Amino acid sequence: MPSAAFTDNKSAIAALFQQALYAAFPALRNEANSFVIDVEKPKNPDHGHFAVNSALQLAKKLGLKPRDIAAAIVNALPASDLLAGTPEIAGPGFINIRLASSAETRVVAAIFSAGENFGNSTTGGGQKVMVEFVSANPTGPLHVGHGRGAATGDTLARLLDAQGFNVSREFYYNDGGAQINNLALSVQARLRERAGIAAPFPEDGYRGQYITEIAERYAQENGADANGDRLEAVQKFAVAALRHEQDLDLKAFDVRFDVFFLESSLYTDGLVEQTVNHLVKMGHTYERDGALWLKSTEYGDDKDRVMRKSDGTYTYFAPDVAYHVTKWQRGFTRAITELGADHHGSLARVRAGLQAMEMGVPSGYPEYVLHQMITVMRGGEEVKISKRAGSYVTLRDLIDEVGCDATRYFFVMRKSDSQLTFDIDLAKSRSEDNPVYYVQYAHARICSVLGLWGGDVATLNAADLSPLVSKYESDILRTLADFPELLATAARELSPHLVCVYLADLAAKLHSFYNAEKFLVEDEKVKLARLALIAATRQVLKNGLAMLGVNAPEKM
RNA sequence: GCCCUCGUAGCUCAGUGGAUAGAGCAUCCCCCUCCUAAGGGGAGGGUCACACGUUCGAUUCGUGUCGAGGGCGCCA
Repeated sequence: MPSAAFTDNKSAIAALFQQALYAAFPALRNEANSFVIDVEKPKNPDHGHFAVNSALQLAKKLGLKPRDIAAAIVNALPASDLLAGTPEIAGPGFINIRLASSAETRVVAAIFSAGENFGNSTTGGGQKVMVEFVSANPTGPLHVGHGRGAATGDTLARLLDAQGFNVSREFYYNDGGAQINNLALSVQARLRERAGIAAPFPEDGYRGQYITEIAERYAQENGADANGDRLEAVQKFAVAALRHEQDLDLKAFDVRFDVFFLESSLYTDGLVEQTVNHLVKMGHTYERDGALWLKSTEYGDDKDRVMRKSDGTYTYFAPDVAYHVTKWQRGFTRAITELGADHHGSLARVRAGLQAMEMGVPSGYPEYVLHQMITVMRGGEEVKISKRAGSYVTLRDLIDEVGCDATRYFFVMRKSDSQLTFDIDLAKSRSEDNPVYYVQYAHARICSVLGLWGGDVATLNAADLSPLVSKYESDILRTLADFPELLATAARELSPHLVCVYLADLAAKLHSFYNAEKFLVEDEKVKLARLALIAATRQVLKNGLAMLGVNAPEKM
């Protein structure tokens, strides 16, 4: 449900000024000269709720001084109950606009009526969009990089969903190829070791403890093949075991998927072959040195790519393209891929491959969000290994040690393109230093105050809000009013970290308010207005945390 | 070599075609007769890597240079 009731303040102001502009400068009415007023929100609160900089932009066109233009616009302004006083002309020619109290407090009523839907919109119009993320190979437990991908992708999906898109979450398994073979050989080697048969461990084998655990279970459940001679069966068992383990990790991280897509199905369904044949038919391939190449340079790739090696097997490129063809054919007119920065090269290739298919896929398909590497720190030192996985830190390690909420928040709070330092000590600390506790604490603190008051929160909906006039109250009102736009921006720019930035800001404003003045004043009218304000704030904190998949605790 | 990302306070990082570039940490000073001090207020700290362009206006956009990280080879 859209919460249009107060976001209209901005467009109403824009309409008002547009009208004034035309009245002051009728020449701008005709189309060749048309000029659209842009209303912006100044970052400095002293500059009012909104600002219009059109006078600066029009100075050259009109051949007048910016301040004179601004004055003419302000003079032509129709009367409106949205405004508190006459807008002020400032600096080189900005027009600073202050909202009337009644306009400013409308957001509270909007929050009460929309509740958990406050901030949502319908701009997506039900368009189908797929968010593909995690897509870890079933060769080991999920590591911290997958965790960052999981948190980022899941938050993106929640954001898009809240904007009215029809979102599907998908996990793509590379369940074939050399690495899976490698996995099977690694388990087999442990089985033989266990049976006392001398055999060298594969050169590039997986050495984590989990391989030994899988071998142990395989031996117990398949007594007849305790030596692991049936490699195919070993492989199937190992992949199933690891997929199961990854599922449990994702569950513990509160991340769910709608579809798990197996790479192997692309082969069994003949889609890899069909895709390659289609590219051959379209004339975008050639044979050289016994291999089949795609002329991907024709589509912006920096070199041509091999699709089928000289030994007749396909490179990963071919199924990757085939997979994305299915995304398009399944009706996903938007597709977003969340992946580690170390895989970004494959995206350019896939895009080129899709273009070569000539099936009407837009050139920017799929969109993507990259995440950079993570450094895990504990006690001032980098943590590099875990017991189970051997060479890397697992997602499970973090969830077990610092909890799901802190892990999710930390993974999303930085721009995903930035390298992230995950400080375990900080994530565990219960102090203002810890951003996730800071925000959750703000929520709990409101619950505590409302509990102390003891009244029915729903009745606050009817409170008279006119006493909300202090700087602190005004700061909070404005921030609350920004929430829908914040969500829209985060979704549009695929930037989940903006949600964290926003929540930290809102929490800080709330704490300032509490500490600046005696909060529970004697005056009943003021008290009720303030309680209504913090109840609304609580709802927004809760809605924001929900986007991150983080709990909003009532007590801490 | 080619491609991608990044370069903002001592540190970790936000942010923006506009007015005095922000937050937290760290340093220093201060604040509990309302709720959770798990908090708040204040001080200091900046050539927004550098140069040139576009613009009324550039930290933001473009080009180049320098620096950091990553990717790319019939690898997966």
